[in-house]
Parts: sequence; C-alpha cells; structure tokens
Amino acid sequence: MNKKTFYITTPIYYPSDKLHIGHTYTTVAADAMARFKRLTGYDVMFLTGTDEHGQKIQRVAEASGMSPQQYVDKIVDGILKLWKLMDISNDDFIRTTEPRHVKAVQKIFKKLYDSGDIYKSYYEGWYCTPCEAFWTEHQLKDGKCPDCGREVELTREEAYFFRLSAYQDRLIKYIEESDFIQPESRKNEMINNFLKPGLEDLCVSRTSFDWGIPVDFDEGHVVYVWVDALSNYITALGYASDDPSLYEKYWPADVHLVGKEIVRFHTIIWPAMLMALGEPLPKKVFGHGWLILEGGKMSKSKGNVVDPVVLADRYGVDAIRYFLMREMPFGADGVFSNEALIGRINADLANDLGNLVSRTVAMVDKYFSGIIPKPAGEEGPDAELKALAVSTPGLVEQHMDNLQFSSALVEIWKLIGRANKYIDQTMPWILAKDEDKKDRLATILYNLADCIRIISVLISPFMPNTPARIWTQLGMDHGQGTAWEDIKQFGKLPTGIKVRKGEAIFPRIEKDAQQPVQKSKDKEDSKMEQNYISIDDFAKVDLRVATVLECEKVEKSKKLLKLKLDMGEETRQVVSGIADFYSPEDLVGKQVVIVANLKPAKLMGIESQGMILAASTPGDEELTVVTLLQKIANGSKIT
RNA sequence: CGCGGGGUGGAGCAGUCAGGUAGCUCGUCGGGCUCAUAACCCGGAGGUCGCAGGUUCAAAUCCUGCCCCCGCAACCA
Repeated sequence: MNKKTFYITTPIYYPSDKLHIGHTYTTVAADAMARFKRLTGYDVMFLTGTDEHGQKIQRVAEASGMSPQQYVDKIVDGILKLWKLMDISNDDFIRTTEPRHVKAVQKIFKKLYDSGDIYKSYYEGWYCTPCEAFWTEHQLKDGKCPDCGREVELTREEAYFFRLSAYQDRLIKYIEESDFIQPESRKNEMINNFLKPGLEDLCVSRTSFDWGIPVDFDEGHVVYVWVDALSNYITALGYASDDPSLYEKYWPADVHLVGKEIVRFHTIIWPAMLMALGEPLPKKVFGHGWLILEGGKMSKSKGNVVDPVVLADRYGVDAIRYFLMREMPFGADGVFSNEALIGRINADLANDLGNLVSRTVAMVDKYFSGIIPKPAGEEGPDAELKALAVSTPGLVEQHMDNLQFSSALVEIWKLIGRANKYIDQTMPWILAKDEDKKDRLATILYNLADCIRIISVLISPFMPNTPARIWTQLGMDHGQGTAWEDIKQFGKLPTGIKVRKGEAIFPRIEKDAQQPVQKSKDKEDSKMEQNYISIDDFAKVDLRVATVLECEKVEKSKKLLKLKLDMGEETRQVVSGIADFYSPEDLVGKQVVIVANLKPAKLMGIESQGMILAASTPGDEELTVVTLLQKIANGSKIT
C-alpha cells in the first residue's frame, strides 16, 4: 500500500554570505514539520537548497578574488555544515548551479517560449546603474530611482517577458477562494497591493551579466533570477528530466514555507508560471514572521547578528530548536533575546520536562530498585492523567497541520505540567513508607513513566536528540512503544526494564554562566588589530575643518539634516543623518570636521558633498558630532 | 494621505473575524511538599484592555476620529 506523500520546502537561500538565525528558523520549522509527518506515517519529501546565480554573487566573488562557482561552493559548504549541526533532515538539497537544475530550467524556459507565455520584446525602462534595476515610468519617484533616489537613465534592451498579466484573473480567483496563502493577513496584502492594482508582464531575462542560466536558444541572455530560483521546487523532483518519477509522486507541494518578504513571488509569479506550464499549483504557501532582535531587526551594521553555531555550542541544538519553535506564535514576528532564550530553557526544559524525568527516574530507582513496576488498579487522578496523555497526540496533530508549532508545544507542555501535578497529588514518597501501599505506588510510577514515553515521542520532531536520552534513562534502549499509534494508547511502556539515573537532560543555566549571544567584542577587536592601514592609506582621506553656516531639516526625512558649511576657500552642502540628535540651531556656528574628498552622493535627491564626522555607540543610542578644542581657520587640514 | 504590524495587570503575549464572567507564560507575595535540576504543587495581589466619541440592554471586541510605538520603503556618505 502506498503511503500518503507530503512535500515541504524551504526557500533556497542566497549564498552571498553566511546564514544567520533567521534562516535557521525557517529551516528548523520545515524540519520539525517534515519529522512530524514522517512520524505520523507520511512518505515525506523535504527539500532545501541554495539559489546561486545573479549579479550580486558575481560581484562578491570577484571582490574576494574567486570565481563565482568557487565562491558559492565555499559558502554552500558552510550551509551544509550548519544544517548538519542543526539536525536538519532534508531529503534533498538543490543547488541552482547543478546540471539537473540548469537543464530543466532551460527546458521550462523553452516550453514557455513555445507556448507564447514568454515572448521577446524590448525592455524600455529607466535603469538605475548602482542598483542595477529597471523601473517603469510610474515606479519612479520624482523621476528618480525609487530604491536609492538617484538619477536613472532611459535604456532599451532586448529581453524576454513572461505574460504574467494573462494570469491575473485566475490568480485572484484561486487566491480568494482557497487557503492557499497562509496566514490570512498575507492573503489580503497580496490581493490589495499587487493583484487588484493589476499585474504587469515580467521581464525574465537579462543581458547585463552572465552568472546565470543561459537561454539556450538565444545567446547572451540569461534566465532571470525568479524563474531560475522558483523552478527549484520542481526541478529537484526531476521535472522535465529523463526521470520524472519523483515529480509524479510528490508534486504538488503541500507547503512552501517562506519568509514574509518573499510571499509575493511564491503566490503570484510561481503559480502563474505553473499555470502556464499546465502543472498543478502548490497547496499552500505559508509566510512566517521574522525573528526580531531586542534592539531592532538583525543587521550587520548594528553588530547584532546572531550566529546559530555559537548558540548551539553554548546551549545545545535541541534547546535552540525548541526556543525557535516555541517562541514564535503562528505567523507573527517573535523577539529573540538572551533572556527569553534562557528563560525558556530553564522554565520549560530544565524545570518542567527535565525535572519530571529526573524525579520520576529517581523514585523508580529508590522505591523499586530501578525496575519499572507493573501497574495495578486505577484510582484518584489516574484516569484524568491518562485521558490527557492519550488525547494530546491528536491535539498536537491538529496544530501541526495548521503549522502552529508554538501551539503544538503548548499542548505537550500541558501534559508535562499535568504529570508534575500528578506527583504532588499522589505523593509517592508517603506511599513508600507503607509496605501495604506498594501496588498503588507502582501504579503511580508506571503512569508517570508511561507519560514520559508519550511526551518523548511528541517532542521528537522539535528536539530530535532528546528522546533517545530520555529513553536511555527510562531503560527502553530500543524505543519500545514509540510509534505514533503507540502513543495514542496508555500502557505501552514495557515493565521490568531498568532505569538508569543519569545527568540532567537539560541542566539549568545559572545566571553567572549567562553570556551575551551576540558576537563577542574581543573577537571583533582582535580582527581589527590585524587590519592595519598604512600612513599612505590614511593620507587618502582629506579631513577638513568647516563652520556650519546654515542648517535645516530635510523635508519628509527622519534623520537627515542639510548643512551648508564654510570650508575656507569654498562652501559645501552636506547631508547628514543626525537629526535624531541635533536640531538645526544646535549646529549653526559650530566648527565640525568633514571628509572633504568623499565622492558626492544624493540623499533624498539632495547632493551631499562630504561627510561630517561623529561618534556613536553601537546601537546608535548616543551620537555626538566631532568638534575642535579651539577655533581654527576653516579649511584647515586634519592629519 | 506611501505599505504593513501593534498599543490588554511589572515584562512578553492570547482573546478582537462570529459583542455578554479579561486568559496564559515569566516575575512578585504567601502557603504546601521534600521524590526532584533551590526544582514541583496550591493560592493571592496587580488591568479605567492607547485616548475621545458613537452603536447596543451589554464593547478589549463593532463604527468614527485622534495619539503613540515598531517594521518595510524613501534618507544613516
């Protein structure tokens, strides 16, 4: 008999840099789901991978003196190691540079071309050179690049287009009438922001760079990133290859798990492509929230990027996985902080779960010489405990089917809490003093151990390493009674096996052992030391003294001040992002230090001919402009 | 009027779609217990549910207006 299939994917990640905790979150979530489905009897295909083409990769690789392929190979190697460390159980890993993908994408492109869904035309648009992006007339802001505000130029190049507009009505209908997009709020966002205003045909080829999949029937063109990247979900299954058996077996995907920032591509472009190919659409796209760090969104300039490897080393992989799955409610954003992480580990893992195992094993050890005893008749709170235990798997399954990992864990922890309460209610240590109560004592301890058996299986999708450690302590080395069907029944734990008291499964993390999660300062500093520059390098920077003549806020901007500076021989206009800290009148008349030979740039359409020096704390909580001890002639050089 | 999310006891959140005793976790205070990882169990205190109107027998929940915070975008040169 064929098992039901379940196909789940993560986005394929862009290997221009190391992955961080946010990528880990997505992948761990997909992994938990995949493991859960396997546990409940599905034939699972779990795919992740990397999206390796594009101009950015090409440029980063060149900058580090490698070929693009060498560069991505190196990064991908790190990604594979990370997933191994995090116990990710993916069944395949697709790289868009692999021949199987390249060939299939070329066929897909050709097929769409033959059917007329891709057509050749001219891309007439406004091109922003620094952003390497084309914009349509109405996308421009005040005639400037909506991305960077700089000048754009009208260009015209040959390009292929995908007839996205032709699928607008079908897309609206499909999205409105199904639960294709989850959570619901994202569905409305897509319809209101993108579908209702109307779709435009999508440019799907580029001639401006060559690190991509060549269009095999037209030299010089490479396939645009989204057609390339999105196709991975089917090319990995052998779509358009000699052996499409996996495709036939697993497609359409049950869930594409994606971050909320790319919901748009997965719910509009991707389904339209599939419609054009005449293939079934994925059943669900789930756009999850982001991990927000305490001090705002993660970014390198803030220095608050959280490295999953450091966390796993310090607290353990299962603890990190638990935290990620427990802390993020449904599709919403969640806050990541050291305190929250340690709080979860101590309260949920050490106090509730770890301690339950510990006290149960200790009592079996003490009162029954370590042998799991045979239970006798049911009384007191037994029935309630058992009823909760055997009903929990069903509740967990419901939540998992809705991708509500957090709620699923809450259900499991209700059972853990109930078991802890059961101990207090039945007070085994009192019974142990009376030889006549031995049967009752045996029943209670058996019930507890059996609950732990059920719990150990329920947590296994989230924490793959912990169950075996629990089983070892319970003395069930082979995981007897741990199939999904077994945990819907009470009493599957064998009696007569010998428990083994051991180390605490999750030791409490004591206060003094707590360290900041973020990259240690020392590391940064030691790195800095090696980064000497020569005196000649320094001489390249032309620092000058200038007096602020005029200063005003840049309209509609949050942080920008526009300053007019007297530099002795000339006056300069400089735009500076310090409005949070200074109002214009604070600065007029003050002498400041400016970088005089910085390449001019436009900010909010205003030219800035230099940069004012200022000191700031890491999170930009404080900032002060650099001034001089005594007055000196404007234009004086600083060396 | 750029897009979106949010304002609920000290902290973090649920509840808002389908109005009707405001719930959970952490913290705090008191008690219980001593099997256990100073863990576990019970109980208490603490909330004008951002503000102002409106609808209603009844509003955290529906309507209108306003204030504030956070992402994204546009600006950190």
